[in-house]
Amino acid sequence: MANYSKQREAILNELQNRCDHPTAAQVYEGVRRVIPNISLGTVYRNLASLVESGEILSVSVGDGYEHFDGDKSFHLHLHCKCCGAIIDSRVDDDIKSLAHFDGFTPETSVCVVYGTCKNCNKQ
Amino acid sequence: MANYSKQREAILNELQNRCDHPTAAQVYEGVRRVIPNISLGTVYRNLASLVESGEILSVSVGDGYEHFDGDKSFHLHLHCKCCGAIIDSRVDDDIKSLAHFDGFTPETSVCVVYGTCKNCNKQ
DNA sequence: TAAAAAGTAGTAACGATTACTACTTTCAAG
DNA sequence: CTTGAAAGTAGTAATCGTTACTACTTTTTA
Repeated sequence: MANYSKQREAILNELQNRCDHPTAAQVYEGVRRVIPNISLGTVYRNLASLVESGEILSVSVGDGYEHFDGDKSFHLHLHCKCCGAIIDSRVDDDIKSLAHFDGFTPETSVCVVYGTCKNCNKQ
Repeated sequence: MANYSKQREAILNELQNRCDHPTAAQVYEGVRRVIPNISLGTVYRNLASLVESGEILSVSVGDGYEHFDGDKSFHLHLHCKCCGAIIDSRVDDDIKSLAHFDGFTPETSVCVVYGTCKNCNKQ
């Protein structure tokens, strides 16, 4: 099986067993409890590879860190400008009204859809 | 008037007069045609301040750069994994079907709503 | 008009991420 | 089982977008 290593397995496992949105450094800390001498570079490389293969998602909220999400289902991320929390929110129909979920007060929102554009699809 | 400077004015103007999603370096290049000796640090500082005050939006697509958007209305950003383009798309009702806009093939999507969470609202 | 407050230019420093190298693990064929 | 090429890793050095800092200039207030 291509891409296999116990490090990659542990990284994917770590990400799927937690329901927050850790940074690479936080994934590193978590995986170190299973593989104490794992390298931070290995974590970065495998996270990028897992994003590339679509097994996990990367989330940027503009706090200077890349965050990672093991939950690939479509949902919003409510980002608190005050404490920096990233809160999951399900989407049913009206995206804007649902952003009020659980006392959250929305101010602005940015939605990014990843895929391939018209021109690139032609090639 | 607090926060005023001709540099800040020119940066906001540059961002509102273009309909793409430039990085700080690209804004810097554009503003340099008006204020040739403006400093890159000034561009970064004012962009951060304009985001803070809600006059512009920052957009992260995970390409290693922060992008900025003068259009604050709610819309999607279609990010092509192939050429890196960031394409605007209006939202009418069903967010997922609209992502197919103009030949774009969606794969994954991340939506970030910026605001204040329940706990922070109490304080 | 004068002094405090706020902003800037230019440059140095920071730090999250990436690249690199010698070494180890995986895996398919004999 | 070997075995050897392909792929992955640990550890460290380097990269580069962004931020911090300092002396100077502009703006604002009295």
